[in-house]
Amino acid sequence: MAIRVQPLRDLAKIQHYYGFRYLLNPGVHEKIFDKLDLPQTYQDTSKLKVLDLYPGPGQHSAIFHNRFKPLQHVLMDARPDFVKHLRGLSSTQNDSFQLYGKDPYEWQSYTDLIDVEKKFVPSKRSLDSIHDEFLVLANLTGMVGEGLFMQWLACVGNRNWLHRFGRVKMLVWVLESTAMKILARPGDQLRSKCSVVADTFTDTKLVATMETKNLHKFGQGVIDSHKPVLFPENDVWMPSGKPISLLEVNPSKHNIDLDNFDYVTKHLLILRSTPLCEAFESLGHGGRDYFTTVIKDKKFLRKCPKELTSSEFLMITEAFVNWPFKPDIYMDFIDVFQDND
Amino acid sequence: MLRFSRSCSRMLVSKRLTSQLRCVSQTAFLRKPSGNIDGLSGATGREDIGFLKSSSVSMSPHFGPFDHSHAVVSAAESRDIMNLWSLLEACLHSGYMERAFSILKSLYALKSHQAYFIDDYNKFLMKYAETLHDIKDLDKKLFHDIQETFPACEYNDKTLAILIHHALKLSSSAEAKLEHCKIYFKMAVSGQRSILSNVDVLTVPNYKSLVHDLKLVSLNELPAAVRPLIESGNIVTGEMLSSQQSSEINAKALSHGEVALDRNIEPLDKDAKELLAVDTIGMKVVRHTLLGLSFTEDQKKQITSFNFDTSSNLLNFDQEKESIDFFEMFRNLKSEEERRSFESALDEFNQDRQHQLENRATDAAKERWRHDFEEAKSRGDLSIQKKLNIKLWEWFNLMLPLVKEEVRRCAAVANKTAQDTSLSPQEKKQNKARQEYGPYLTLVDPEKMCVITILELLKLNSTGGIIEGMRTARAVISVGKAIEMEFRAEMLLKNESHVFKDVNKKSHEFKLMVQRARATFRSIKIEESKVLWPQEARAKIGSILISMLIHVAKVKVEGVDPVTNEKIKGEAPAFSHGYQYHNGSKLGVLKIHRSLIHQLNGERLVAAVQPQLLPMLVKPRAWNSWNSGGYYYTQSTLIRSKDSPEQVAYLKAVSDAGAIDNVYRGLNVLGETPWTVNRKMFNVMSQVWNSGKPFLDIPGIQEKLTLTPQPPRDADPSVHREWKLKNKELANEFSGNRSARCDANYKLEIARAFLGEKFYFPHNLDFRGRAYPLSPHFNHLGNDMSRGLMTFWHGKRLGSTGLRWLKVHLSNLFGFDKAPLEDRVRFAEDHIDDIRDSAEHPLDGKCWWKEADKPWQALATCMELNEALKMSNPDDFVSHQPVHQDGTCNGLQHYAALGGDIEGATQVNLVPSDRPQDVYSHVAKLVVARLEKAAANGDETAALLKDKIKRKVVKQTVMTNVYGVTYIGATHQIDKQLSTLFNDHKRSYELSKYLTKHVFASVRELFEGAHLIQDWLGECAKRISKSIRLDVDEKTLKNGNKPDFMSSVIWTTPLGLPIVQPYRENGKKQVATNLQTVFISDPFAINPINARRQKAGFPPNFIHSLDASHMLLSAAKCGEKGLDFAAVHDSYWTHACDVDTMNVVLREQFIKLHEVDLIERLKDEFDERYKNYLQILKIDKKSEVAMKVTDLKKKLSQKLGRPFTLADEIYMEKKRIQLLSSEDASEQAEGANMVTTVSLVAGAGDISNLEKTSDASCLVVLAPLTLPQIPPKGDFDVRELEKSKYFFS
DNA sequence: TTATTGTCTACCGACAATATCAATACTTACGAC
DNA sequence: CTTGTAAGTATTGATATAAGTAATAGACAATAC
Repeated sequence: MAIRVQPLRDLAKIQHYYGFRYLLNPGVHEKIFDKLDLPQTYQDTSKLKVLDLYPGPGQHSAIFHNRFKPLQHVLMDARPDFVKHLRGLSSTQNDSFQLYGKDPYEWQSYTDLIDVEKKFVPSKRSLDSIHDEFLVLANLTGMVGEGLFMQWLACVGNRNWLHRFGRVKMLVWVLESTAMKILARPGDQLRSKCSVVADTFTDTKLVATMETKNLHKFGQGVIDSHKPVLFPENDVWMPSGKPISLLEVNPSKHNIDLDNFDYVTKHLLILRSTPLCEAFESLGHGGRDYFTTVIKDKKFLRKCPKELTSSEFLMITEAFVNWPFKPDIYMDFIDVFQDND
Repeated sequence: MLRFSRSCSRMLVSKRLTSQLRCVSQTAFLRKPSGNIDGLSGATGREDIGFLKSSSVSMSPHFGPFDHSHAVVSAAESRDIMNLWSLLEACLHSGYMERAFSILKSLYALKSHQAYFIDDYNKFLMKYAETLHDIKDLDKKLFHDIQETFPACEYNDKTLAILIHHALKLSSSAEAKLEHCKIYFKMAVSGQRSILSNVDVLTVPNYKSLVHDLKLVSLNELPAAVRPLIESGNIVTGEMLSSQQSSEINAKALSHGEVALDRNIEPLDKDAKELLAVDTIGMKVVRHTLLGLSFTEDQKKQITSFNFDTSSNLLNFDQEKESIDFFEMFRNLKSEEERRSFESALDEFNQDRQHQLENRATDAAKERWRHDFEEAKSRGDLSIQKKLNIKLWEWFNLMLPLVKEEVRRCAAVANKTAQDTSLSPQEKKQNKARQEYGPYLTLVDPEKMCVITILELLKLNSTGGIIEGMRTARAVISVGKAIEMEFRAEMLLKNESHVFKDVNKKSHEFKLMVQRARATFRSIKIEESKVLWPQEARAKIGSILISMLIHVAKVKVEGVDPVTNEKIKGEAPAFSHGYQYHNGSKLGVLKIHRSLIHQLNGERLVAAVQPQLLPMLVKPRAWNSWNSGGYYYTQSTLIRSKDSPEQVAYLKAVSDAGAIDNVYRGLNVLGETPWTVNRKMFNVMSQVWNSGKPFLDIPGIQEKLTLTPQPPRDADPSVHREWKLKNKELANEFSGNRSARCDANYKLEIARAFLGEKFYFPHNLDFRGRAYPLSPHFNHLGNDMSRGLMTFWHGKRLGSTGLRWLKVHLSNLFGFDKAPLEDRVRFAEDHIDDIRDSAEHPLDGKCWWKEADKPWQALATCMELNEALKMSNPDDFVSHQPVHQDGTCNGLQHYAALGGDIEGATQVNLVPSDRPQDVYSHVAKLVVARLEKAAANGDETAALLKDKIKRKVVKQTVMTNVYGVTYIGATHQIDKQLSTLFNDHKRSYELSKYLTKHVFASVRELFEGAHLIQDWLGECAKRISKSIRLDVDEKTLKNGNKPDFMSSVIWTTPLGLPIVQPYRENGKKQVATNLQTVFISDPFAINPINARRQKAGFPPNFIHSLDASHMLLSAAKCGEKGLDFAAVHDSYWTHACDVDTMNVVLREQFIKLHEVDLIERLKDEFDERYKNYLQILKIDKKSEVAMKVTDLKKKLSQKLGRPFTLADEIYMEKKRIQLLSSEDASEQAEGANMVTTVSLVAGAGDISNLEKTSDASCLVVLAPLTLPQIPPKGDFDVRELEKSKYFFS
């Protein structure tokens, strides 16, 4: 039984959007799904389990549900106005479309759902291919969305959280600015640790993005090669706010120690425009000497961190791990000022 | 204070004459400056402890921190001046005369600076003259400069002094000297005496020559301090004494011989008990300075005259075994007479040691390293400590050539000897940078700079929240500052030796006179140095030096090859520059290599306690101006200004007007209280310390930080998070412990260095007038341990009241301080056995003292009491123990006095009572009452809480209530207490929220009047900080309708200290240095104010300014009465026998303070100070005034052809006020006729009834600033206090 | 010009974000008249 | 000699950085509309 797809003007009646923005044009959603070609990954969508995080007004969810008729589709949202709205949407409908009213921000919500209450139990899949029975949808266009997304990426790297079940595809709405950061290529202005991490642990594509005059700020050839669906600002609610984009995140197969990689990229990218041979010194006592001995390629040493590819960072990380005098990467924090009574 | 510019005709006259007489001296006929208008005349007659005079100064029309009549002008210009000054100073000292001259030109171009320009020129001239060989060249130069280059500049008497000095130096014949000097004296601006008063220019031989050889001046024209040096041929023989003073001294010296001791004083062995795990580089340095001074023959004679066996321990560097316990000696002297003469001898001896202490510490450190290094070379026994010193010595030697080379290059750039053409672009850039920092880098001896850099970095280990390192920003600035400090001390010394260079100081008596003269000289010199290096320059040279150290400093390291699992040895830089993130912001970090940390023995190095800032061996220099007082070679300012030029400007103004003498008086009393280390306490503490175990508040030694094992990678993110939090907690605890241990270490080390010494704490004020000792780490403001470690140098016989007070004191220290005095006395008497046991077996007895609230001080008091009680008549015991009298919630006491709350005043003991009141318990009682009432009405929460309310729960909140704690903040505090009772976090927080409401209500109920005052103060602060001043630069108004608010809350304390709240927006900017850019505030930027902080800070700051005044008044009075006095804000200390006297003084002074209606006076002051300021109001659009204003705006808008903005309104009003205050009658009339939006509103009278809040129907108008009505005062009369014995107890 | 969104939350002593790049302001060089 | 333009350089301003938000509630400032 199909879920009711409400038009924008109805959904606009929801009081609070909590600073999130949602694409609310069914046509565009359909276009996006056309482009995504999900059946290629999920040959049998009747076995598909979908976890839908921050579904908000639920238009996206409804369209998805109607189109793919998954085995189970859990909407996780705890924001009162949306919960009220979604409850109306899910209760009258078939029982594969369920609302789970806990806060998707809390890790605990997931353990409750999956391990404690066992209301949604995905299967475990090997790392050889993208998980074919589990899909995550999410909207992270809110205030802390970017931070949460970065943590999710770290989870991809650590293979914990939802990613303990395998290489789980995620379709995530984020702010355009976040998308730009994530998709920045080596040498780009915006090249930063998160894009390196995204490169390393995932294959991420820009599926759709709002039409703005900033499109050119996406990294080299992102628009050309990803050919995102473009939609106008009118299709988005709330009417004001920052532009948004949809990312398709495909975790890749890897076996990398995140902590060391994290340390190396973090520190090198502080000096993003400093030639490596100098930037290495900031990795620890005697870093320059060590790395310039280990890495012979003079030309490489003249490159600067923002120009490096993911695999080059991996190479440096490996060297770092083998450094006898490497610093303690777990001491790399600031001891916040403690107030005494 | 303006000097009239020269007239044209005089110019011609002088030119004509010049041509005739050029042969003698060109400068002779430079125009004579016309007299200058002297400072503001004093205030009116009636008795004034400072307020009247001071406030009239700081509000006089001639004064304004943004005003052109004072040195501080517009922000930009004053910054320019300061930068140029410091650069000028630097260039002069580095000998870059050409550059210096061009800086002079820039200074000359600054209009606001003109009146002061001659001072700068004089500095230049003085240096320039040194390069010359003929006095005529100097003449020529001066003539040319003043006639041509700086025509608006006029010479002064100092200029003449410089000429005279050089005339005497350069002229070959006596005739030539005479001729020149004669002319120069004739040119005097304010007389011969004025010329001669420049003791920093003229040397002693100069004076001598002027008096004796040339007979140009008579003896009594000389400055008093110099006179004795010149008299009767002292210079020649140094032995003949003629003055009254010297014969007195002579008598004293003789009397020394007669002093006999009935008991041998054992020389003590300061190093016998090496403190365990204490790294002593730094303090060894200090000790060497203290001990390692060899006595002069005279001193030796003197000391031996006391029958002490000192001939064998002329202490020096290698022989650091023994020293003298001056305190023990002093204590055992029998007669008053003996003690007096002993003290005077000691004081004199200490003059020299103080000098050494402030000046020689860096050298001493270096020598220590070298010494250990050489010792190791010859012997090879290497303690860890010595190994470190050897390492440091190596670094020093590696670093030195680099520094030297850099200095050379800087010099080359400055002298333009480095050719630009052949350089790479990079080198060019470097040279450009050198041009900026070069002048500063070349001032201090490279060796010293190396030592300072090394010491600073080691000292900063583990600061700023970095576990094995420090923040780069802090490091570079610290090094820069240390260099600057060194430079200042050196400069002072150099100047001093220049002036006194040919003085023969053979005899002891003569030396005394020289000392006296020197002191005068130094005061002048320090007052004169108003220059500080710009923060930027500090950071730059700091970074240069640090990067050089990073480059050379290496340590041996061991590691395991992760591939082969083999142990590998290697070498790595000891310091490494990197970054860390904190909340997404980068932070520059200098990390110290772990292997070096281990060598530091897990403790922060006690290396470089700013040797300049230790307790003083002699009485601090008395405060007599805003920047003169305290240490002898180190400049400190009267108030610790928070980078606020405004504060300084106000302070300067009242200081120059001599309006804050009462502040100085009080402060000087604090500084003149001599202290010594309590040896017995020191012994107990060092024993505890050496065990390395935790004891009371000293944490145990913790070798290194061990983090918990990492959870598996695929564990839930929440597990990872827990792990990270746990680690942070561990790290926090670790560094907390380490810094606590380190702090204790500092204290013990300093105490050890000062064992047996007599020392003083020079004091300073924070911006509200509260006093703090200048020396960090070890002072009486410190924790229980610090306080337990020190005691008064002077002893006083207890007498019966003294004994009683000592007992009360002990009881207080145990926290038993809420009972009547008799009960407290009984408390002590009931524990006589415990006291004896604690005193005699502090560590191996019952340890009763450890149960005290303040255990260390309790122990000290036990010991004191025990000694007293051992005597047949305890009243005869001579006690050194300070006894404290604390105000019961001092802030509330002042509030109660201001608000006239009878109930409140009773609760804080302003009203006589037979037992002391305890506010906290009382509030707790009130809260319980409320809860019970609520519970009776069926409130479950109340029922749950009602029997959980103890004094402790509400104490912090009641206390912080005075500081304006918010509802949420108080909830946190209460939650901290409640969460120990309830396990459930959420629940306890809910309860806390609930409880907080009741606590707030109770406090408000109890101190109704006080709260009204608090609110009133807050409201005033808010209005002031959101007012618009008309006298600022127009450019701040340029952004249309949102002018920046620029006025901070300023008031004058009863003592006359002007207080400027420094809260402004953060004006920090990035500054590039060698290592990284650092984020520092520009001290001259005048930023928009932070209204929130102004408002929140004013009530507590005002109260603090009152309690500070009370303290200083009491100090001065106690000083007058001959008491030894110390204070910790609201805790006043004196000898046990003097407590009663002190208490009377405290009450007297409190009454004196509050007899005036301070709030009313404050309002008057505000009304005067902020008159003509404007405020933004919202009034009813439909009111008559509003309509008029709208009309006017419309009209003006049409006229302008654009919207009439707020800025326009302000500008217009400014015009009007200018016209009104004009001296020209027609202009005045024009102003009176002018109609502005403000005049319309002002004309409408009271418009408070028209004010609307956020209604749509309101109009924003500018109105004259008005302050709310003062709340009604309660009926409490402060004079009742006179008989309240528990006021302070 | 009004709604909403974001910030901050107790005083003082006290102690601190930085790299990079685009855009603007400012200077210099050089050429032409 | 003046002044124009271009090019180059110094200064200023904006932006990203990391990556749990523990928890409250009300005032006030800033920003967007």
